[in-house]
Amino acid sequence: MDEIARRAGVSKTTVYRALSGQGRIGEDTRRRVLDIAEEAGYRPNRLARGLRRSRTGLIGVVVPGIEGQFYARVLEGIEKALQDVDHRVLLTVSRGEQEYELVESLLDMQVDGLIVASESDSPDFYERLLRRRVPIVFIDREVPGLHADLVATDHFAGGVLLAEHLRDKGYRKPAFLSVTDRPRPIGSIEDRWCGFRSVFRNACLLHHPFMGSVKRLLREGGDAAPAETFSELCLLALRGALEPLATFPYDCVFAQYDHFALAMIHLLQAHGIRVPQDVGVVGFDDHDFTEYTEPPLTTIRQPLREIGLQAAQRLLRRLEEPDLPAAALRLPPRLVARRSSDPLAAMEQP
Amino acid sequence: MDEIARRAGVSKTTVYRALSGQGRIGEDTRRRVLDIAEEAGYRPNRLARGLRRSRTGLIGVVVPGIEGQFYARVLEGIEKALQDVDHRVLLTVSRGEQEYELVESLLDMQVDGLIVASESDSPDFYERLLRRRVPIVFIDREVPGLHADLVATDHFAGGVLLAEHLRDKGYRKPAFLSVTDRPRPIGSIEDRWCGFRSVFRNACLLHHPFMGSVKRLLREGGDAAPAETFSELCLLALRGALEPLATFPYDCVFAQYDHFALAMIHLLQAHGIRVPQDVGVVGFDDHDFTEYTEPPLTTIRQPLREIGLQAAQRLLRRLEEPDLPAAALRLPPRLVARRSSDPLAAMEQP
DNA sequence: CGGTCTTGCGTAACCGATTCCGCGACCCAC
DNA sequence: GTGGGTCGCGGAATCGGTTACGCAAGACCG
Repeated sequence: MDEIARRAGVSKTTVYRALSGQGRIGEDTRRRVLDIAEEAGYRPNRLARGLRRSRTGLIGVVVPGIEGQFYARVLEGIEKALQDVDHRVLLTVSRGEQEYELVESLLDMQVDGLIVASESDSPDFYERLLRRRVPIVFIDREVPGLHADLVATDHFAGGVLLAEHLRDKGYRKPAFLSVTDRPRPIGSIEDRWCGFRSVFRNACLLHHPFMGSVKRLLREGGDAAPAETFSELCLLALRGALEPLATFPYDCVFAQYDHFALAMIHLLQAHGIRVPQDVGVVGFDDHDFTEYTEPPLTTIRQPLREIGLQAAQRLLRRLEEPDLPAAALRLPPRLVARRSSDPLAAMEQP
Repeated sequence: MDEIARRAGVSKTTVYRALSGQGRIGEDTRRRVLDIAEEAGYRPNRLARGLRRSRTGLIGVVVPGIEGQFYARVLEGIEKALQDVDHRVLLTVSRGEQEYELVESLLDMQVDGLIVASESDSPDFYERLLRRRVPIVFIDREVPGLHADLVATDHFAGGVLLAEHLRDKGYRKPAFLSVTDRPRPIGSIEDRWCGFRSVFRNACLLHHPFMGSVKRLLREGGDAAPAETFSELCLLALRGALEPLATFPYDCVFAQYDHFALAMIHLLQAHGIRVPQDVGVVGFDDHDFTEYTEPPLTTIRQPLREIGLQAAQRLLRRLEEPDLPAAALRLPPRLVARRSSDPLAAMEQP
């Protein structure tokens, strides 16, 4: 900038005025400076600007992992919304430990705000976060008793949708397969459970903490693991928890993730139990390829990209008006009905 | 920092010496300053540091999209490797247009280096990029004639693996289904084709530009699209290009992405052609759930996370030694053999 | 024609960490 | 005892935009 100023024979301030379009400046001076800047290939240093203005245009994003399609899609939405207003995403993937340290490192970089999808359930984490008074929007996971912005799927509605669907298809003895490794289900699963139960009063909760082992194996394994994908790991975990299956006492299962739903189907079929004729199975997420599985999987499609978009927009809004009251935005999910829960269709099509 | 200095009754320089551990400083002064800083909850401003040092610890990443699992996994690897050395990922998703503008915006933020997976095939883009003399590592896509670091799967080897596999399974009339929307296949697909042909001299290249329409639909659609997933779009595109199929003159097909492989299977089956008995189908990528499809899909697993890790490490190394000669790192893929290319196994298991 | 306002521009401080230079005190050795 | 070296520390410049303040010249008004 000094360079430009010298070449144009004016002061740095004047250069700034020309570049920013702010302040009073003579038309011919402005044009001359602009020409010289253009020719010199001048580009403003965003660090310096951020330092002075204490607005960087950086948004910190914390997600638990982007290998599954879930957060990847949300992230895509976030990035899109931010790119449209010339903001950038500073991405961190929290891998279990030291989540708060990650957040600190983002704040050190002077991010304007945070979008957080945390798997942490330490209240301490959230309290420290909010004490920082940084504009922040949570996604997906609702933290009970936390007064903060949230954008998520309406999981309750999802539970209702699936329950009604299963009921309409004639199922009567539903099981709700919760797979968390927490002492107590996380908010979203809890919501699904409530929605599910509001339709099926007799729903039974199968609660096994095997998600933990999957995640551990996943962390240790990665690409290097001998032939083990996430799907295979889910299968392994399920088998360990549910065997023997000879007497499966339910006629339908709501697995919380498509991965587990497919593992469940596999397991049932291996025991000669037909899906969907004997037992219907539904999942949640609508991953790629669930329409190509055998049988194709009934599931819930979450408005993932939309969650990202809304979260970003909410955050941007909060940057303008810091005193906006906190709000929770619950986006409606959609039922994707396929054969895994349709005994009639399965009869026709062998 | 001034604050700390005042409280400790020393100069800012001394505070810096205590905090950074550099320079000469008395043991007791050091301890005192550290205590005060701790108590005040002092955290260094990374912007200011970056401004002064012209090293920010930021790495710019440009990917064409993270909704598919491909770049998401690579990204996860990148983030992991960088997090380990306290660097951060500045993420941008290029959506067709103005890729170079995105890169410029990253440079404005003073990133230390770039990791780029570009879909662009304008040589101009790459030239401008290299003229900037920023440390840069390309991933996945090889740009012919470009002298720069590259980390990618060994696509040639992948082509060989699949060809040998198909040959061993008894197939003799192979088709190579290229789906690009380019006038000429991109480097990676080209490599696979060469590898494939080095085994199957009589392989036939089916080249249709329908990937373009899929991407366009995808961009327009997003979550909002009426019931259309990426998979469904692929199916649509394929159908348009290959119908009528009554006389499919090949006995096996190498589709370039799992999505298209499954769409192909669907299409074949809809015409009464059995997979794998009449026609074998193999894909590339090993997405989640390809083991649950009917039939389970034979495919190639790319070392995605490893690509990310290696790319990040390569970049970090180049930051230390800017004059390192450019190199291409090709990571070996792995064959995942399943039923979609195994007529014998299919005989046994109806 | 004096006073007030507007225009166009420059000076200097500032954001917060880093770094160059150098000074006084002290130690050691020749 | 004096020259050379080390130790512990401070002053001030610097990175590159941004902003508060002010000044001189001309416009405009009564």
